Amino acid sequence: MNMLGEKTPKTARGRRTLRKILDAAELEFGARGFHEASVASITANAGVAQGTFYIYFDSKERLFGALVGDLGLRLRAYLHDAVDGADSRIEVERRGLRSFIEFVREHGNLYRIVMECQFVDPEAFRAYFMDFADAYQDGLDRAVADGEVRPGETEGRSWALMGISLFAGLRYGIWEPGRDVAPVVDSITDMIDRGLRPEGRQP
Amino acid sequence: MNMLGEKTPKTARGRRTLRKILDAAELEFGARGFHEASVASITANAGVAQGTFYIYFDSKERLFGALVGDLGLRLRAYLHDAVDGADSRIEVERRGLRSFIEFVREHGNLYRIVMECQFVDPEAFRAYFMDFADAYQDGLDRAVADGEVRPGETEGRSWALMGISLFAGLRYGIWEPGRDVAPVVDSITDMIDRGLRPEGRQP
DNA sequence: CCTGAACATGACACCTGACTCATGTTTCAT
DNA sequence: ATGAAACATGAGTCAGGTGTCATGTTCAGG
Repeated sequence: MNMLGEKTPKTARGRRTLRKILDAAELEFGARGFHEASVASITANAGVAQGTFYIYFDSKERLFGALVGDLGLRLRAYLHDAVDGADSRIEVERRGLRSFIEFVREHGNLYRIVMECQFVDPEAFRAYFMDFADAYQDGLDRAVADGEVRPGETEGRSWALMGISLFAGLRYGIWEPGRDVAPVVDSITDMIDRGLRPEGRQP
Repeated sequence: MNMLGEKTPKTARGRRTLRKILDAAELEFGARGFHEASVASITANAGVAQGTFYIYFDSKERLFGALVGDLGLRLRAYLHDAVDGADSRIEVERRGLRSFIEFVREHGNLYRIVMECQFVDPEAFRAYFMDFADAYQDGLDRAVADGEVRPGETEGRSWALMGISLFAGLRYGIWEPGRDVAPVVDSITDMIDRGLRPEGRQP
């Protein structure tokens, strides 16, 4: 068992099989939610036998936790790319918010899986966000050091900013995926900009 | 069936029984989550027979949806009281945020039930937040009209502000309920204040 | 090529828990 | 008082699902 909660395969065949299970699980969990999804259906879609599942995971719950870890890495990579090259902190916020909504639109099932994890494997969920928040806070602290953000408590700010993205993702990514988000992103980014920028500084 | 999804009782006895079921369900769902909770356990704790449950609800899912409706009303009442008498919009935001964290600390199971509803009865969840957001936006629009908030798009702002409270509730209400939230509330409120206040206005 | 370890199979044992129903009791308007 | 509607019972039905296991097959190093 590795840190993702699955048994690490030792052969190429094993790695292929594990991947097939993870991919099928992502679809199944995303579409039907944790308790509607069944191991039988996941293995059927993956094209393997039921028993094979238990070579790689101890239980359905463990698979779910492993998926959350996997998806977390993918989301972070996506956001990292999206934000790369931004020339100011506020540009980081703007791109981060927009990209997150885009990510949710393209991968709604990943969003749902991560959120549902709160009720399936609360510890994995907590670890995921605590980790994410640390990274966020580091970024904010650096921006403070660079004089781009007004000094002050940054932990609470980080959680507030994550909450904004998460909820905007729900509203405009899941519930109204067709809507043009540019005005909303501008409006929210403007609010964040004014909320964070140093005293007496104009855009 | 009324709008809450339960059959409205026609006698005093019926109303008492329904209340007992709702109360027991709140405890059970809050403590164990939707799929760990069982109708058998809820009815046992309520002191009624299993079959009685189905006089009032079509299914376990429907009960869950009904609870969310019920709890929504209680949260709104709580926040309304907490915010009553605030003499400025920013004071409304400050008290709202602080009270929400307090509410989550005192009624963690209600918070969990509402959030889990997203995966049990998505339509009830959506209705709940769309409704809440409308009220929030009305409040913001009024503040704009009163010159307390900078004019601009208010729908996205509302969702951003709700997201902040929700996430702060998770972080400081559920995960670290012992923490003194005053500094965090001040920090976040300050950010919101600067984010919303009219051009060139000082606190 | 050979052999042990890794991987795969799928029928099935076993259990949980939602929901039903035939029967009985309470309420309350008339 | 009385009867019809409302409410209550709880043992039993049944579907659906997780996890097991005895038996095969494939892989990789020697």
